[in-house]
Amino acid sequence: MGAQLKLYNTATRVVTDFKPLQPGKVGIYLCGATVQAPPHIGHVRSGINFDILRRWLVASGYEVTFIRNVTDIEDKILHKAAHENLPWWAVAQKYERAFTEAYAALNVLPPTCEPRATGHITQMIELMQLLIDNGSAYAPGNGDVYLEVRKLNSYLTLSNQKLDDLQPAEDADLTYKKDPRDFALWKAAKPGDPSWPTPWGAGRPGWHLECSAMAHAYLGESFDIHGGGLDLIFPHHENEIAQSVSAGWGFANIWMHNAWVTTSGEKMSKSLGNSLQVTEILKQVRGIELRWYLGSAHYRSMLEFSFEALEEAAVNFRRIEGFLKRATDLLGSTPDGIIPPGFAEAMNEDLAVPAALAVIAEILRNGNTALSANDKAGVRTAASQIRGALTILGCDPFDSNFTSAEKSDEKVLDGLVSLALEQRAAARARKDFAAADEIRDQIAVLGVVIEDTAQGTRWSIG
RNA sequence: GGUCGGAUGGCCGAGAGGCGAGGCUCAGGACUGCAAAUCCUGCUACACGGGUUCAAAUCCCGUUCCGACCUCCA
Repeated sequence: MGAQLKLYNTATRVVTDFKPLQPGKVGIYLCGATVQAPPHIGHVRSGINFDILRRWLVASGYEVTFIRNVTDIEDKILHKAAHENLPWWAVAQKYERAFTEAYAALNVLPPTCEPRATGHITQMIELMQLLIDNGSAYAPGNGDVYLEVRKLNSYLTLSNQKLDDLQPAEDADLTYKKDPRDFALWKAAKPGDPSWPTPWGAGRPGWHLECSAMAHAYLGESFDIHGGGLDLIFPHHENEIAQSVSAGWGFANIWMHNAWVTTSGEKMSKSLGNSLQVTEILKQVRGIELRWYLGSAHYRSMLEFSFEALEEAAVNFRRIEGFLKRATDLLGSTPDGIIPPGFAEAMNEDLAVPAALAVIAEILRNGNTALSANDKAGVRTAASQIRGALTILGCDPFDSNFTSAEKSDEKVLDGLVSLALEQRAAARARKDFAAADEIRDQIAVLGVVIEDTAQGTRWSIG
């Protein structure tokens, strides 16, 4: 690829050259879902942003190990279980499945491994033992285990805060904690709660421990990239760093955080209701169109959601898709994907997708011009470049993830529409335009749109 | 109170000292039996007030407004 990939590192607040720890290999840990509700478009934006990063790294020749965890034990899941009158594990599984389906609908590649917190209690206990043995953590005897933040050599380096500036938690209970800011690695079991036995008593994991334990299990003591949403910087990622560094691990080299999907300028909250759930949006646009929309803003920019912008993005995407389909008709085969140089340049600049989209727009214009001129070589080049670019963005219309469902009925439909088009062609040939337009109008009512082109009449549903 | 972002044309959305990003909408034109699609042309914007500079949307100082995080969060 030639050019050097640069990435923004939250830890240093600057864009720097990406240098993998091992040549040719990249390890990524992405904080995935806490499975306590169906995914909304903000959740999947994170998945899409990091999926684009992953695809770009792979296209750039790296061997990528991509870990995205599932947090399947946590306070909210227990609350939800009580509320829905289901076992906690049924709640976790139900929403994990909802996330999996949403990711699939949006063509987010499955991770190399998708570890669950509850499957890594052993690793968590080992980590706690290590931290207690080296004096970083303490078990006050009630079943809890805490990390002692005052003993850390450095803390809050990602969020750049001072320990003394933190507002102490209102419910800080100093019965067991040495300092109100000490955070729980492990929570003692309450009656009726799920629990796992440990040397310090039965209980369940604190929020942060699982990511340190699982990142270590799959990526080792040091790895390249750790990602997640902006809101995870503090406390989640700070505490992951605290745990992992206290264990003597190097942990993540680069920290990347995606910005919000906002509504009315504000972060989407989980109390917002169902309207922005992925399944709801997918009733209005196709998965590939929603992905195009969510992926089109720079990952560090807020994306202000509106149905108008979503629709605009969908129309914009259909224009590109239309070109690829017309190009395929002309060429007689689907074009192979190649990466356009300008696109690569943009992606190497901290995944500058908007700049990359400008490159696609220019190629599209050239491609359409070539199409009008019946310039097959020009069409092939443009179509290949656009397909290559779309593949990186996860929006290749020829991707079987998007096309497989539609294939079966197509032959029958094509035959029927062709019959109507033959009638219309005959009417046009004898200059009976009233009859020809009548046919066009009638099938338009059924949702079939006709375009007369130099290569003949095309039809599409839309 | 502490920390961190943001404000760009009718709309969406990049850029981060000097060559009009791009898309959508709109207006005009080409092509077309008409339509659609496509292409061409047009629409010179950076919250406010100072400053630095030959040159500021971009850097500095101040102001206003919006938002995020401070132990539930993508």
